[in-house]
Amino acid sequence: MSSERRKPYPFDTIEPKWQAHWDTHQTFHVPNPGEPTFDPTRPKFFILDMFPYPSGAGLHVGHPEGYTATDIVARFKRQCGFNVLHPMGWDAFGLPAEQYAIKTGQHPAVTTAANVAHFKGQLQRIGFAYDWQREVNTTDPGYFRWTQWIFLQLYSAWFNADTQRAEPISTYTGPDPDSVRLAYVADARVNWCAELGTVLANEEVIDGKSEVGGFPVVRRPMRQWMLRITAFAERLIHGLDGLDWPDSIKALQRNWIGRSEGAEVTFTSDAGAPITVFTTRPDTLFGATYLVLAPEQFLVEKLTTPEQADAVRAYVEKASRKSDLERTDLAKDKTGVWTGAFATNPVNYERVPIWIADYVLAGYGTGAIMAVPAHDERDWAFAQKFALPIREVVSDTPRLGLGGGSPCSAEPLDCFPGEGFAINSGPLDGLPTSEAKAEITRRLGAVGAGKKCITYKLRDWLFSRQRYWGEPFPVVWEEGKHRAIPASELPLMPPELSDFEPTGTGEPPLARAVEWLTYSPTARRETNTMPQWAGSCWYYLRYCDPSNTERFVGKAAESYWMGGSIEPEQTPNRPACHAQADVLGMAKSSGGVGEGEAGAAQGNPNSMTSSPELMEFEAQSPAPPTSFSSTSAGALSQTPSKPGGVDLYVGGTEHAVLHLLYARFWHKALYDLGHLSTPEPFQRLVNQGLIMGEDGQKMSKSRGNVVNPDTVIEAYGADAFRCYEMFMGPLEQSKPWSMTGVEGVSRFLARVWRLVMEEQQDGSWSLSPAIADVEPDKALRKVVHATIKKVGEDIETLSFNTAISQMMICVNALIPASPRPKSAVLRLLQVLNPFAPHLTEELWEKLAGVPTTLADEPWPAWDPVALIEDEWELPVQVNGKLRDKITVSRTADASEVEKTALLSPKVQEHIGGKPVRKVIVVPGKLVNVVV
RNA sequence: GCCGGUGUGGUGAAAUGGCAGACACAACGGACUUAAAAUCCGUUGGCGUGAAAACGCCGUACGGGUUCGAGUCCCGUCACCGGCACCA
Repeated sequence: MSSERRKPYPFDTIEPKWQAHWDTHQTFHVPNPGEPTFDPTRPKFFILDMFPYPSGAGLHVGHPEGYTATDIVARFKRQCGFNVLHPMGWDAFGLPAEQYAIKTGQHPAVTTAANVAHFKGQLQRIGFAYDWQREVNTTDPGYFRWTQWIFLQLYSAWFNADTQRAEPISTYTGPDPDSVRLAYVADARVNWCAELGTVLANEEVIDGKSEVGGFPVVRRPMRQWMLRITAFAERLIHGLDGLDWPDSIKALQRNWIGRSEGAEVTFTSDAGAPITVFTTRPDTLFGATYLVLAPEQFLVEKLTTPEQADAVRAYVEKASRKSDLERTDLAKDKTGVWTGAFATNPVNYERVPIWIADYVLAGYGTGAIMAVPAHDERDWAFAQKFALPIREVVSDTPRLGLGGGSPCSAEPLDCFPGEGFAINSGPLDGLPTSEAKAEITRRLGAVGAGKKCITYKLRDWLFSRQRYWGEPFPVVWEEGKHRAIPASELPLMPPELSDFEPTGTGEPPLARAVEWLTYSPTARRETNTMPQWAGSCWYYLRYCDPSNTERFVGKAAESYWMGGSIEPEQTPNRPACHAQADVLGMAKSSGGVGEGEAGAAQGNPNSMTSSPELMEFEAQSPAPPTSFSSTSAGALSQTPSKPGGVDLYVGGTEHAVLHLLYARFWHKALYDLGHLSTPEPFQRLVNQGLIMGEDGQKMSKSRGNVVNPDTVIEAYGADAFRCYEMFMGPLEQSKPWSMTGVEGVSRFLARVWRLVMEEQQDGSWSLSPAIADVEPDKALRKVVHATIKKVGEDIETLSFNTAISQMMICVNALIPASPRPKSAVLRLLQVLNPFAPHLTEELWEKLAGVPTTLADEPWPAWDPVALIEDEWELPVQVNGKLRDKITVSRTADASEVEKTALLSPKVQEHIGGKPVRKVIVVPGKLVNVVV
């Protein structure tokens, strides 16, 4: 007995046939401006997928969900007359290939090539309309040559705080260019993962473990390459406003960047050293009863008194041994130690003790805080534990006349972190919190003891990895100084190695390649490699011009595919208070990588301040364009008519603060340096939801609930696979897989097939005799045109599930028709084509009898007249409850409709003789009688 | 704790403030068949009345509100999912 299912229609022969056809005819190739077949009259549409990492496991059903959605849009837009750029490529540097290489000794390039071939085969089986001539691979020297080139752009640029723009390093007039480069070397307490043998970016560490593999991550001081993403913090937040992205992703990015407004306040220690703290509540300054420094804060050693030195040293030592996990997770119990020192509050000249505690983070703000236990939960807990004084300075109700600055003797019973009115605060008394903040900041400014300040949680991007399978840095070291190699030497190939294993010491494996290492008798190559994100930071640009050997992307190609109508990026033009420092303010110029020890923190990391006037201006409104370059009326409008960038980008949420933030950063830097025409890369972003296993659990090998697209395609065909992925539910929602659901969609496609084809005795198929060249009747015509309308609208809004529902309705209406009007069936095939391209091409060929490619046919128009009914069936409510339905002429006016409704016996029954107070008639919708 | 999202039949879901449950899945009944598969037709939110046609009541997490009318808008509560979390 054969276990093979009978195929509901011969998808197994027609799918390869049409895939070969599209390939031979290069149906989905789109030429660039300047090429002979380029049609400049068509508008462009750039539709992008997040390109996959070609793992050995192959595609899972989650990948093609987004890919199918974009494929439908791409095919649709093409049929609507757009030049559609819809490419695919491979994000192929990365750990798994390298770990596999370590296990097997096989070179990562070999396994990567095999995996790419496997992935590509799987994608092609699904029938995606990619322009394969534009395929990119991040490990291709012709590609990573330009990744290295972009690194050199960042290396050779700095961020000018006055212009708020990246500029060539040549415009920098300060003493030490190495201290301001966008790519710089710093000693920092970095995330070191021993298991992976490499350091990781903050974004790659989750709950103290590596995102990849879940291995423990510890802080360790190392000398590393950093990218100065913090310089762009303000613009990265500001730029989100104009983007058509899900609010959740915008919120995630805003949250990650973590902008907060407050003030810097400078206390003076008894020894004379100024101690600057950052606070978001300067209005509580009168309630500051002690200061706290982070254990790593640079002033700790200087401030500590000899009597307390042992205790402080022990505490700092202990804190440094704690992992991040221990410092945060177990941290509800506060610890700390007194330095023995005091500082003076600049507003009331009160002497307050200076403490050290690891609840204060060295990397944020100034690494020092003023503690206001009455109004901060953490300070409250610390003060309780160490019996420090607590003074109430904010009340939830105005208590005027209590003031005078005299400290309240009774300690409050509770911590009140909310806003209210200042009390016990001298000149601030009675002011609401927001006004008190402004007033105290103004007063501090006047005496030079403080100023308004903005800080960010975002840290600079740790950009080097101690791995083999990544882009080598185009940098050499000579006499302890780094310098770029000339762009003409790119691509810089990685050395051939037989041992890819991490050294375990933090020294990268590239250091084993002695010959490669030697650049000149006196210069050695940088041995770190770039992180996997490097290649994906700009791949969308390379798609525009993938084989260009002169430039990372040609100017004409870039401005066509990425261009909009160009407007200056609207960012507040305001200077930073002081130059951004690296993670711990320790970025000193070069030394050998890996040789350095963590120096003492200096300066004031991640802290930017602007003058009060500019801040007020910014708070009111975004800066208007400084000049109008255009004479058109559009220049008066604040929003660009066409923002440009990628028109639609679909992918998962997992890259919210990784790829999507990194790519925006590179894009802005390249934009500033004049290489790009738009300030933002991705105009519209959509996240597809997760596909769960049939058991409703997340798909995973260990649960055994993983669905492989190949087996689905084997049994039901690619078209059924595509349609099911879209029919499951809204694109953005998580939803469980269901094999019976696939079967249902497969039945639908088989019905479409049998609309046109009839099975013979011998099992072969021939054109159904029911098909005839007749006009559809009014009802059928209405369904067909409603379907054309709805499917087109639904594709625009990515509501693919309801588009398919509508086509099912259409098919259900066509099935019983005899004869079946050919024109109606052809329209159906056209609208179904983006969803089920193989089936519809085949039937189109059979039915049209001419050798055309359906994918090339224009999208059909719908006729509004066909949708108009002569009569309407209207529901009639009495007091909002449905009681009857009446049929009225489309042309009947409201009073006629009302009269008809009131004539209904059922309606009369429910009115029950009561006087009718009001009748609401919504034309074409309903009637509501109010009694 | 903070931010974002979600809550509708047995299941996936649909519904510009206007007939809740379209379209499917599953289930049940029927036709075709020697039989099965496939296909086609029908029933299917809950409770109640009725032989039946039909009719009534309830129903979109829960409690309020706005409205002629609320799944949809507003206020509050609960549950679940995702992110951040000693960020001063």
